Amino acid sequence: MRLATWNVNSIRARVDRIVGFAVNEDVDVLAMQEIKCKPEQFPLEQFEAAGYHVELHGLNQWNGVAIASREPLEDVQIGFPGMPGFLKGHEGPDAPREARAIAATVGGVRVWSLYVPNGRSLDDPHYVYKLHWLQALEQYTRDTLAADPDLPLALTGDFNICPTPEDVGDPTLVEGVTTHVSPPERAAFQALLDAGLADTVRPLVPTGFTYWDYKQLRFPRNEGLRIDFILGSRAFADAVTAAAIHRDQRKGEAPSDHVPVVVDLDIDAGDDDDRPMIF
DNA sequence: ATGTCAGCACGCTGCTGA
Repeated sequence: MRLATWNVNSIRARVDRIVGFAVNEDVDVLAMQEIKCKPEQFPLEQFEAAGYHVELHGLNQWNGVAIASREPLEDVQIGFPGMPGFLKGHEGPDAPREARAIAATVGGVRVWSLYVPNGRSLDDPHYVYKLHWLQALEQYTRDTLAADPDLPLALTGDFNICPTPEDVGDPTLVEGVTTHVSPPERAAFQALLDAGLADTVRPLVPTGFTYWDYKQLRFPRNEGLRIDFILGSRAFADAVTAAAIHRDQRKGEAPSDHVPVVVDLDIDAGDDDDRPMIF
């Protein structure tokens, strides 16, 4: 099974590029973030014509997450237990929850498409919201793996955190001054790993960014960030055989500011082309 | 140069969010 995650920054603005990538790269499951549309606005037909089922969660022009899959998507879940909401500076479990998390099971793998809140600035209510959101995600992960330690669980998406200094190529991001690199954010990311997840891409692709700001010639200067991840439980991580960051998807006409991150899994997703039959 | 995008309100421009 080939699994990819991609913050597409509007599905409607670049659906041809996205479906084309999925087909050309033989992607079985594509988790998307920032689809920026409601369900009735999602270009379903183009995915279906290419052989994909789609499950999505979109409330308005902001955020929005989706999962496309060649095999049917089972046990679809919108948001995770404890996920905080946010509205006009009011944050908490009683505030409306934004469209930032969707999960489905494909080929026995529990896949989450996650769009972690940006945080905006260290003194903004969105920053506290981001940390609470990550804390709830950690708790969900701990509870889920405590109930089923052998579950192949993948948390994929845009985490809006640079876990290490090597993940920061944009000089405007400075520890103590901006989000994405602050010790509490990095601690929140580490807490996800401590909850039983591993970065499944870094061991196979040790360097490289997944995002470059549209402004300031960030891409030509290669002043990017690594903020998009595929985190996997032990059962998931053990099945990963290859990984890639598709830097070329930042090039050309109307790119997203993020590029796809891909892993190959030695788990049967219904394909019959790479698994010997033993009788 | 706060230097680019996307979507929305409506709208031919200005706002919000990233």
